[in-house]
Amino acid sequence: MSDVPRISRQFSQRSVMEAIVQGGPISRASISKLTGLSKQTISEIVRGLEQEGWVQETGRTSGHVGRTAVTYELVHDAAYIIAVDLGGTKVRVALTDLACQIFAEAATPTDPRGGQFIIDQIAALAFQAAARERIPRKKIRLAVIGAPGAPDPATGRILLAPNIAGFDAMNVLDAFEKALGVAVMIENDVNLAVLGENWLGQGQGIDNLAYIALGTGVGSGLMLGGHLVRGATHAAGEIGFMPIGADPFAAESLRTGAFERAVATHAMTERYRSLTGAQVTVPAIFENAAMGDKAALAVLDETARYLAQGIAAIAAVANPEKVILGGSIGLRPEILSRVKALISLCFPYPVTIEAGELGARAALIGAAAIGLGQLHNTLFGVDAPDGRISLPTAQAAALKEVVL
Amino acid sequence: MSDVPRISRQFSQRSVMEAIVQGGPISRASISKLTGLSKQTISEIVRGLEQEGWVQETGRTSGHVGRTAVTYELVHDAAYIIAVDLGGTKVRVALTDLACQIFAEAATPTDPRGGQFIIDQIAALAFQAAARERIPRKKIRLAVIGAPGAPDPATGRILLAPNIAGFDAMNVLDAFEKALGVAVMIENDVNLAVLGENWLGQGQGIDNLAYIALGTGVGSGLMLGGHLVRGATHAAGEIGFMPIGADPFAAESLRTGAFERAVATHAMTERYRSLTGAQVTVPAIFENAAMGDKAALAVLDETARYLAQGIAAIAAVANPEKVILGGSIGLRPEILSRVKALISLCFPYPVTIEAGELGARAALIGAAAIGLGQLHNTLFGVDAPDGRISLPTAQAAALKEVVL
DNA sequence: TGATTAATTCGTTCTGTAACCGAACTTATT
DNA sequence: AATAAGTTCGGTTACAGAACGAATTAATCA
Repeated sequence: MSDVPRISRQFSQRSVMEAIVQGGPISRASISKLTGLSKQTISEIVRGLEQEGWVQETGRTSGHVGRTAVTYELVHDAAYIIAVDLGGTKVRVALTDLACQIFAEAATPTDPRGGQFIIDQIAALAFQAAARERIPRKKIRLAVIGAPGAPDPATGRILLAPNIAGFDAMNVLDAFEKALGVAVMIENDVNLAVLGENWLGQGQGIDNLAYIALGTGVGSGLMLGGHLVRGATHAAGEIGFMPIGADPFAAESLRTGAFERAVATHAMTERYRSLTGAQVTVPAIFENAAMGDKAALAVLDETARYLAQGIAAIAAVANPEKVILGGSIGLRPEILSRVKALISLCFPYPVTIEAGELGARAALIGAAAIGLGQLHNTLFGVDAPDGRISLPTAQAAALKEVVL
Repeated sequence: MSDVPRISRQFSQRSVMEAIVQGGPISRASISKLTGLSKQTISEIVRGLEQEGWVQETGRTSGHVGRTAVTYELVHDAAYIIAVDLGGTKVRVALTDLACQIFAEAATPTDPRGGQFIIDQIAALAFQAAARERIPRKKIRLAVIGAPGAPDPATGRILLAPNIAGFDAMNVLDAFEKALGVAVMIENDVNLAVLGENWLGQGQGIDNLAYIALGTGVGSGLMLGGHLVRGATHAAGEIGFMPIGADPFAAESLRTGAFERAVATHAMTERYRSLTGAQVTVPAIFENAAMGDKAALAVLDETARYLAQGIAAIAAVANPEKVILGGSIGLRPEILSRVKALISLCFPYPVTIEAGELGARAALIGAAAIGLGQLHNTLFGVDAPDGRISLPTAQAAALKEVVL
């Protein structure tokens, strides 16, 4: 309400930047046509952006009638962000430049000592990567951390994250900002996965999207109407507690949710044990199933049956256009095919179900996406919390190759 | 992207209007303090608004040091909107002025012939009411229709609305616009109910809110992060199809959802019949329960048990701060108390559950809310689809009395 | 007690500036 | 000759900010 000085330029500057980011090398005349702003204004804004070092001349057009045009492009290395996917067993760290190119991805086991050790580990990884790529620290503007649990931006704590030792008691946000020396955003890892798939994966152009990560536990990230859904206490997507599959009124369901006890790793191994007496890992169950083991096949069928019900519940509540499966179990084609067949038997409206395209890196890419969006917002645009930039997909293709 | 001419004034004008709407009679100096805009600018904007007939002088301040100030107020009758709640059995029509005062509420049985007859009926009701209140047609700017089903803004059709005859085949939006002669918005009735409770009822100031309407059928409206959730095909909240309570893989569940078959009217009467052999109505079951009838009490217990599970599912997916119960069954205190007791047994995080405060009029009030927001947006502000105005609550209190 | 002065707030006028637009014009190219 | 790119110039709009007059109450003083 208060303090609204001269916002107009910010708006225009932002759309000019968006045109340049997406249009690759582009002339000022083209920007003018794209944005609807006058040529004169575009020249002014581009001059400003060039002086501040965000864009640069890259060449001239040729081969058409009329005067040649000078083309402008992003200065790719004008700023960098750190993207982190912090899991219970693995940490992934990547650096992204302004043009959405990912450098220097690194993945190592999470420091088992937890707490501050993890934070130092991540900072070390990030700075090593920066040094290797000769990226000066000053150019790193932001870090986005994906982690399990419900990060509370008010207190900087992460709630409901039993997987990571020592995080429940500390102000994780502050600790990261101190260790990294830049602004830090913390977000639930599955939420980032939806963003990642929405940007570069299965969910491109889809505004109503659900991502279900199924592995040791279950979690879901929801994008509705183009916005990430976080819920009142940032616990949206904790679908492990859906009353599906096991008795929700059993005392145990208050600790480990009914749905989680029906579909996650432990459920599958237990189910196999009760059928055969043998205690084997989940990958082994998939292997056995591939060799025709009836018990293993039954386990897959039953797991898929509950998963389909879970998807039906999500679809009934939120009506996503597509549901993307991820996580070590959710990514298996054996599960996907079964769930696809079952969903139409228990839910009347069409829901597309696909496996994630980005695999285990979905959250990391999502972190990059949200970070780039945030960076563009703070640097060039209105500081609206939900102002979305459309990141370029062209360079993104290159990115995929770089990273894989 | 294109066509962004002179948007600044719109922004300022909008916040000035917001200050006047909420601040009641207010001086230009106060508006300046509230908005942060200079006194000079406020004078200019207010002068413009006055010339266009949206605000007017109402008096002067007195009793304090310093010069007296001229106060300005909304011209209440500068514009009106029609709010309609179209149900399977009843139609409610109301007229609202710019100051959010509701006039001339009328409720009559829905024309059983369906289709165009209903539309004509609503138009007649609206125009009668306008005539009675001497409201000139020209001042009616917008109509908001709440109806069961999933209105598709692209085609103007309403899908999934079996309750209302003849609506599946026609372009309802066009028909309404023709009959009423104003712009029309169609929205799901339960979605409007959340908005209503969010504006004036149980959900005031709560950005993450779920509304469950339980009666002949079940439906849910979801507000997450301050935005209404509609889903990909505007079918979000069709929670009747959650795989809870009955076998979701039964063929019947594809027609009438498992959850609906577990909690709605028919489920309760069937349950009572299977226990006693007697076929009675739902109100009778509540009466019998009040008199100690064990079968009736068992029916209530079981219904509440399933309802609690449904709420747990919604809470697990969307994490609302509060869940509001509505509909003929959901509003009963016998159900509320049972569900409140049961929810903490099957869901680990706190969820507040309350009965709706606006009763059967929630959707109508929601229609007024969304219409007023839209009107303020188109008249005074940026035409952003999600630009929310904060409607005044002060006058709203008066409204409640007017309507009841 | 009344008159005078001080303090305070309201609202306007005037000047200045940033951010645009549009037309006219120059320059470069096919 | 036609066309497209880019600049220059003039003009408008939406603001800010300072200065100032107007209106009112509070305090002071004769």
